[in-house]
Amino acid sequence: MSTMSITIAADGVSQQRVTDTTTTGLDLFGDDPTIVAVRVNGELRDLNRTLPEDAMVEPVKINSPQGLDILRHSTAHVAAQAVQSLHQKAKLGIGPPIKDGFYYDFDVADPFTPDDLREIERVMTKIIKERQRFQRRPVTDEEARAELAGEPYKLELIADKSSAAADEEASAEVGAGELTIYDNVRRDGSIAWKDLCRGPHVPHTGYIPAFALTRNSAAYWRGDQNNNQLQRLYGTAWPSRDELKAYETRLAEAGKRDHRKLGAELDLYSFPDEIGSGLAVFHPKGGLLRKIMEDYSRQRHIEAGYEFVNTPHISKAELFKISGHLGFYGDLMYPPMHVDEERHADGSLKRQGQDYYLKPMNCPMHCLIFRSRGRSYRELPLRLFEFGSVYRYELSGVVHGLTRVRGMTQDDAHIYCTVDQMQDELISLLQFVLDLLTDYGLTDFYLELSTRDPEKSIGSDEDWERATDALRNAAAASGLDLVLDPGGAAFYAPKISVQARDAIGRSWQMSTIQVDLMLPDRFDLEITAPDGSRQRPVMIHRALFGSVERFIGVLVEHYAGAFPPWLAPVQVIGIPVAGEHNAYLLNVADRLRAAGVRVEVDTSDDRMQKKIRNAERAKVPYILIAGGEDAATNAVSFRYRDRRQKNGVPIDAAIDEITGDIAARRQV
RNA sequence: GCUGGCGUGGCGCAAUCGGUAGCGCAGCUGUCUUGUAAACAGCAGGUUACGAGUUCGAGUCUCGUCGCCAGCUCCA
Repeated sequence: MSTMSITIAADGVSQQRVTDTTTTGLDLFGDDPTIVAVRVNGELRDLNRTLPEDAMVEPVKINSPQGLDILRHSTAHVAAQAVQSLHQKAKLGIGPPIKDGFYYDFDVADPFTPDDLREIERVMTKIIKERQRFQRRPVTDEEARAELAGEPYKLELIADKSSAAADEEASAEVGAGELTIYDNVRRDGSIAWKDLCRGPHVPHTGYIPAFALTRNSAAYWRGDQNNNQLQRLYGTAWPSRDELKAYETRLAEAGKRDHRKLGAELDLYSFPDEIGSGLAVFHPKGGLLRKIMEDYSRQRHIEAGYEFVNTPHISKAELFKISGHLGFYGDLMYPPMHVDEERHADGSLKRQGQDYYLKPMNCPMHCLIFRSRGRSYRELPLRLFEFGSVYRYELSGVVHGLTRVRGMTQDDAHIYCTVDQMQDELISLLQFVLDLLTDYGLTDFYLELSTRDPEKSIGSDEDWERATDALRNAAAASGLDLVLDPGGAAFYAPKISVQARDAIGRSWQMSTIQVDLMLPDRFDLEITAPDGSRQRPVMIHRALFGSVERFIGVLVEHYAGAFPPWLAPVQVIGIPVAGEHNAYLLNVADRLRAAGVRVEVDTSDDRMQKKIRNAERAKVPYILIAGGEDAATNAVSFRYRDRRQKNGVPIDAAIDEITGDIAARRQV
C-alpha cells in the first residue's frame, strides 16, 4: 500500500500527515458529526471521496455558512426522495439551499396540501433514520440523459449545461465541469433514489439533526412567467433541535413586529377595503408620526440647500408620453380618466376628449419646473424637493402593507447639475442620506450599485461609464461595503441604493440615488454655460425614505412599535394613583406641554394597574405616575418601557430628562 | 398577474353531519378607585365580505366578484 502526504488545517492549526493513498475525509473526520464536508485545496468535497496527493484539507463545520448550505441542500434531496416516493409521477425541478433553509421544486398533478407536508415530513424522518449514504458518481452527458430520461427538467438542465448562460440556481445542479449524480444508498447497498447534483453532500442522511418543512407555494420553472408553474416545497434544517427551535422563535418574533399588525394595535393606520388595495389611511397617531418625520426631513432639506416645489397628482397623457413612462411603464399606471369629450346627437365626435393619468413619478413635473424659464449655470446645482404623492397600479399579488402600496408619498428630489459637479454632488448627497437615516435610528448600512444591462438600456457607453464611476466613487467615499448588482439598473440610469439592516438583522432597501441618462434629453433641458453655449444638465433622482409610507412601515418593524421619544406620537402618559391625583398630574402635564412635550393624562375610571397596562401596550416611552407621596414632594415617578422605575423625581428634573432625550433623539 | 390558503360584531376567536350565530377584549352605562401589566355589574353591537345558485333549510356546499395571507413573477 502506497502512502501520500497531506496537510490538515483545522482550528487555525496546520499539520502535515502521511497517510495511505485511499484516505478519505471520513477517515480523518468521520467521528465528528459536526463536520459535514471537507475543503480540499479550497474546493468543497464530500467526506467520503478519496483525498488527492499533497492535498490541503480543511474540515467544513456544520454551523459554518457553507456547512449549513450543505446540510440544507442534503435535506432538500431527502425531501425530494420523500416526495417522489409518495407521488410517483412528480418530476424534479431544482432544490438549492437558500437563506435559513432550502426549497425543492416539483411538477406534480395537484398542489401540496398541509396534510401532504406532514406526510412528506414523516417519510423524510424515515429516510434520515435509514442513514442513507450520499454517493457521488461522475457521469457523461449521455449517461445522465439515459438515467434521467423520465425527468424532463433535469434533461433541460443537462442540455443547457454547455451554454455558458446556465443560471446561478441551476448551477447548483449541474455545475460547470463534468456531470455528477448522487445516489442515496441504503445500508444493504440498494439505491433508494438519485438526483443530478453537483454536491457536495453530508456523508449520510443521519447527519441531518433537525429539519422542518415550512410551507409550499407555486414557482415558475427557472423563474420565468412564461414557463410551467411548479410546486415549491420550502424547508429548513439546523445543526440541532435547539437551533431549529430558535429559528422558529425568531420567525415568531419577526411576526410580532409585523407593521400591519402593529399599525392596528397602535392605532396608526389601516387599509380600508372600501378605498382599495394598497391604499392606506393614517389615523391621528399615525398622522402625527408622519408629520414628525416629514417636519424633520423638511428641516434637514432646507439646511442642505434644497428648494421646495409642489406639483399636481394628475396630468394629461402628453406629459408621460414625453417622459416615456407611458411607453415603458404604462401597464403599471392606473388607467386614464377620459374627460371633456362631447358628441353630437348622432354620436359623432363634437369635441375630442383628453386622457388624464395619476402620476406614477414626480420627475416629469420637476423637469417642467426646470424648463419653465431659461436656466443659468449659476443656478446649479439646482435641487428641487417635494413630498410628492404618486400612484402605481402594482400587481395585486405584490401589494403588501405599507411596504408595497399603490398610493404613496415619495420624499422625492431631483438635482440638476453640470457634469463637473456630479461627482461632488453625489458624494455629499450620499453622506446626507446616511446622516438622515442615522437620525431615524437606522445605523447599519451597506450599498448596492446597480449597473447597466447592455441588452436593455439606452444612452451612450461613455455616459453610462461616467455616471457609474461617479456613483462608485461616492460609494467608496462613504466607506461602506458595496455590493454589485450587475445589470440591475433601470434602462435609463445606474443606481446606488442604501440597504439598512434593522434591529433583528433584516435588510431593507431604503434610499436610492440614480443618475438619469434619459429625461434631460426627453425634456430638452438646457442651461446657459459661461461661454454662452447651451448645455445639457445632469439629472440625479433621489429619495431618502423611498416613500413615507414604506419608511414608516420599516421603522415600525425596526422599533417593534416602541419608537424613540422624538418620534413617539405620545411621548408621556400621566397615570394618577387615584382620581384625586388627576389635578396634580394635569398640572405636571401642562408644564411638560409648555416644554414642547406630547403628553396625555389618563383620567379615565380605570384602576391604576389597568392604566399602566394600557400605556405599556401603547408603547409610550415614559409613564409618569403620581400619588400622594409624589404630590407632597413636587415629584413624579417614572416607569419606562422596560419596566424600570425611578421614583420621587422632582418635576423639573423629570422635564429635563424627557426633553433632553427628545432633543438628542435618544432611544430609551 | 400566477398557484395555493383564507374572509364570522372594532380586535382575537367559537359554532359537530347543512338545522337558523356564541365567547373574551374594546365600546357605552352604573357602582367603584392610594403605588407599578386586566375592579365589578349591566347594556349595546353581526343580512357570517358581496352577488347568484343548490336545498324544506346555507356561516357551512357550488359558481362569480372583491379583499386578505404565503410564495412566484414584478418593483420606473
